[in-house]
Amino acid sequence: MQPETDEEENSKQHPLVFFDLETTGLGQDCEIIQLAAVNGGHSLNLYIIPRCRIQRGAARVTGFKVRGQRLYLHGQLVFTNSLKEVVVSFLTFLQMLGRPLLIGHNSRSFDCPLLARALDELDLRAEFQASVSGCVDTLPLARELLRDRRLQSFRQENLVRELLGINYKAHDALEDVRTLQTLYGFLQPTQDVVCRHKFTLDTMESKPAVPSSKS
DNA sequence: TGCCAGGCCCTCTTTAGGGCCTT
Repeated sequence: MQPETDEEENSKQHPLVFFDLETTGLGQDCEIIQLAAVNGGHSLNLYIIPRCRIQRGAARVTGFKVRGQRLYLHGQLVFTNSLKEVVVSFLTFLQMLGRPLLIGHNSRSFDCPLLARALDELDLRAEFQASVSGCVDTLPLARELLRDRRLQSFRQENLVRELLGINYKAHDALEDVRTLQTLYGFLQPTQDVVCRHKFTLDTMESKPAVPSSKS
């Protein structure tokens, strides 16, 4: 069987998986606390106890706290898995859908490098690459599609409010991916636009986690 | 108490600087 050309690959309508991470902060040493993904009515929502301290700003916006090796979300104890269990579950979710396109907001700069680091730590990057057809970042996509609307902000929360008229619980990964799916449906990018914004983790540098002296 | 990062994009630009966006 001949491998597909880029043109053949790009013309395909792949299933869409929307994903989001909540983390301990914004720096390169931050760790994943929550991973959520959605495809239509199917969803995945898993939590991890981070090894490093949750930065104050991250705790404030996400509502996560670690107390006595337990993770709390807005004061409620949540069930957690190991990083490996979460990443393997995510891979299984992607594989079940048959090489979907992975979509996230500002994912090129934030979520995907973090995901790449987790995959490298578990030696699963190659398996991930074979499980998706590519990644798309809805931040530059929205900027291109909504160029004429003169929006003040392209933050996901703002786009959802301005375009869908919905105020939602931002900074909960599952809520974020559900609203991103709806937002993407509203934007209705053409296949051409999607291809222009498509990228892979191939060239994405995986920055090693720096042991935190703060924890 | 306040700050802590980094990639992308735009412009008052391109050899830079600053704002946006993610937690």
